[in-house]
Amino acid sequence: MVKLTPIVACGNCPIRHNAVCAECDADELAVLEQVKSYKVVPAGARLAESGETLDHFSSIVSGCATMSRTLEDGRRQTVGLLLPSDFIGRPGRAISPFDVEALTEVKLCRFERGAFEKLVRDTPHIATRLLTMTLDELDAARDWAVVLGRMTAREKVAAFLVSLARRQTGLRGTADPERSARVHLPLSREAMADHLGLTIETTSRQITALRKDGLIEAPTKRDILIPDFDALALEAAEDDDGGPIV
Amino acid sequence: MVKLTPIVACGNCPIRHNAVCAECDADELAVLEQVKSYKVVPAGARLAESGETLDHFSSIVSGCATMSRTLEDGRRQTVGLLLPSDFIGRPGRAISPFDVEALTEVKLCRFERGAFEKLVRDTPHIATRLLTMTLDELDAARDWAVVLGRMTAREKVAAFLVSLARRQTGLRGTADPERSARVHLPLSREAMADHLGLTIETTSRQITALRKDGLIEAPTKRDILIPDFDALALEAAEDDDGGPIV
DNA sequence: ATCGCGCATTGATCGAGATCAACGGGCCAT
DNA sequence: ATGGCCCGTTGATCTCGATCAATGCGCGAT
Repeated sequence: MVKLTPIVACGNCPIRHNAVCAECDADELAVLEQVKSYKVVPAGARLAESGETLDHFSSIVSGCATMSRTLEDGRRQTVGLLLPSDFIGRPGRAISPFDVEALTEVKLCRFERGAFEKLVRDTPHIATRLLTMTLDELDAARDWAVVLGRMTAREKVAAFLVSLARRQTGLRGTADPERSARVHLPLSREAMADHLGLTIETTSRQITALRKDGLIEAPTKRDILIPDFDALALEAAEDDDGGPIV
Repeated sequence: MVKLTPIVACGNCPIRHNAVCAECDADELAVLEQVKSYKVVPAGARLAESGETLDHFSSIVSGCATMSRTLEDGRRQTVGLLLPSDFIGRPGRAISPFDVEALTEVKLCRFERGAFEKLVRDTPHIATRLLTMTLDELDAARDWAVVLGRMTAREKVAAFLVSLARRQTGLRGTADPERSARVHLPLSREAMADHLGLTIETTSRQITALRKDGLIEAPTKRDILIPDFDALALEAAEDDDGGPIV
């Protein structure tokens, strides 16, 4: 089931400067190269299951995955959208508290559990980078709590599109002169709804409403055009200009 | 305004084994003791303001505070409840993304920003402890996202009481033979509502409902008795037994 | 004692989003 | 081509929690 994938040199890796290895120097990368392995998983595959042991840590090299929890009665909430350079797994704990599943085909750069924990201990540049990334994710999770707890359906959808646009394009608020953006949705309507704490129907209706109001265009169901980024951000009840400082 | 407080030796500190200093040895504590200072702030005080610079990091020694964001139109969402041993501030960033305010009188053990960042760099035991704590908070934030996004008002209130009981008593699921618990609420109904993504009225009604159903007793508005802990946990739509693995 | 104030509770009504249901279009298999 | 299936959209109705409003109650100030 594991696709054969040539090992890419860390120096040529697309996530070299954003992943957990971002702060490593040449010597440290050499060590990583000895222990890393690649794995490609198809869309829909389960990368981790809540309550099950995770024997590898991974960075997402390409593709998109979600981290979610499903309650016994079927209600599901996505707690994180994983994009390239995001890290899967928690040093110090073997059991995943969430389900992780691939939305698209995902390429992973993996490290065996024990080996990576040793790396964290011995390589300050990895430990500090991991701390920074974890702090960023914590801020993002808290920002999202505001969306889940206090925003209307329309604001939730707008906030999601804005945050996805920022992550995909690196667009950072008012600094950018080009105020339009194109977003590709790697999620189905159902996955969006699970992330937003809404139903599929409400999500769909809000997309339609934003489209009718001219705030977005939808050339394809999976592609969104944002003609005026600031206007959409305003719709997402953003207090400050420029969004989260991540 | 700063109350005069005698410096307690780290060895006698009530949060010695849970705070950011938990993994430090005697030598490291000696360094901490040279740079730490205490501050006591009254209930209602603002410890940090969203967008403002934080010049100190702090551990909460006693008391209770909230971390929250308020939208322009007044909607507020609490993103974290801070109890003794919790850490305030983020190494590597001066500006607080959230408001932090004291719910009760709070005693803080503080470190000047630059000094602490140097400590994190030079003291592996602090860096690793900080990473562990941040990972724990991240898990907790994600667990809370499930509550905010998918739970009913009744489940939200039950989940909150259960999680507060766990944090206050160290009660850990089925392992404990004593299945009843007493919780003191350091929050007003308004603060609870802001944490749960509800209104004051709905929060109050759900407490009344749980009381009428015999799941809780309320000797005082600020004290909750849980006669059967498991029964309340069940009400909180807990899938597994024992709650979050934190 | 009495007033006033802040907090909590309770009641009545409203509305945003969930639920139930029908339909349409793209895509694959035959 | 045709049928079946998955996904998304749209419509009709219901319901849970928000909103509007009144009352209760503990407590400190005078």
